[in-house]
Amino acid sequence: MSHHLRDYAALMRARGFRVTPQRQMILEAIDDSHCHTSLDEIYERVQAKAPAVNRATVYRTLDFLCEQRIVASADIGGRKTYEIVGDEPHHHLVCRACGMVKQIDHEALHVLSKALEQEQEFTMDMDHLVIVGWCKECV
Amino acid sequence: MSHHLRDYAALMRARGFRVTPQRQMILEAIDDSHCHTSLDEIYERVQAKAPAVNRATVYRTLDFLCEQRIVASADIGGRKTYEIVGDEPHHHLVCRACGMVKQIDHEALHVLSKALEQEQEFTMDMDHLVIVGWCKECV
DNA sequence: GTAGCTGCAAAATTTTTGCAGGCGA
DNA sequence: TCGCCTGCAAAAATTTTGCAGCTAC
Repeated sequence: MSHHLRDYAALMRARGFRVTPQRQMILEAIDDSHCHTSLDEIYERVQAKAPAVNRATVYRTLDFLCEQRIVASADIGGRKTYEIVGDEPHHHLVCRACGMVKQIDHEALHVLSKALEQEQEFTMDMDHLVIVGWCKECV
Repeated sequence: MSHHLRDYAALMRARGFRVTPQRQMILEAIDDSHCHTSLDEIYERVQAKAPAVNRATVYRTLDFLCEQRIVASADIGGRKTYEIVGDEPHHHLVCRACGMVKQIDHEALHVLSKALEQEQEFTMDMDHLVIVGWCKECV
């Protein structure tokens, strides 16, 4: 288990929740897909290791992890995706044609953020903005 | 019926599709909510006028209108929403707390668009970017 | 030991589909 | 008239829930 996953286990315990094998496997499954993944992919990956794990558990665990802000969900092109919340806030570029997903750090959006703040009195979330468009291969 | 709705009727006919009362009512229902709306809201609004219209028809008609690029769908905070594609490309600010939705025109994102183009070789869609955050009332 | 968590199965909800009949062009 | 489109109902897919038993702590 990687360092930050161990940290999350400690965090859960500290908050008075249990660290079950299911929760660990689901966290690992999300972590394995280094970018982001869907409920189905998570379920399949967990199934491969532990066929007894129920789909309902995946639903409940993902809800739980989102509530705990350990995992974040976002809608990318109509599909609900999940990823582990890291230390680095970042955003996603998604190619409409090939489905490529690329992370960009939030510095790139600093100017936009400032502008919205001043012109619209709106504080944008610095996490999980999904920008849809066309990558260089698909233009 | 407003001008652009009449145009869409003509467009459908020109493309060889039929302009049925259901399609018109559904278009009107989307148009009535001047910003964007959900399938349920559309269904209810149509029901009020014509209780016989089936939910399946709403599903099929929305698919049809999206294919025809007359209507666009976007995921706003996990909810699938629909709106009529206008001449003006625009984006949405969505408040995480109160649900407020505000349109901003794409000029506001011009700088971002340029930057992504140059630094990431990525051409962002100039439509339906959803920016989640906090409005001035909810900060 | 005990309360939180899981597996299971059933229920609830959402979306899709096949088909016969209706109606727009 | 012709065949695209709709209503209906059933099926399929997705998500939620109740409950008994298990297990992390």
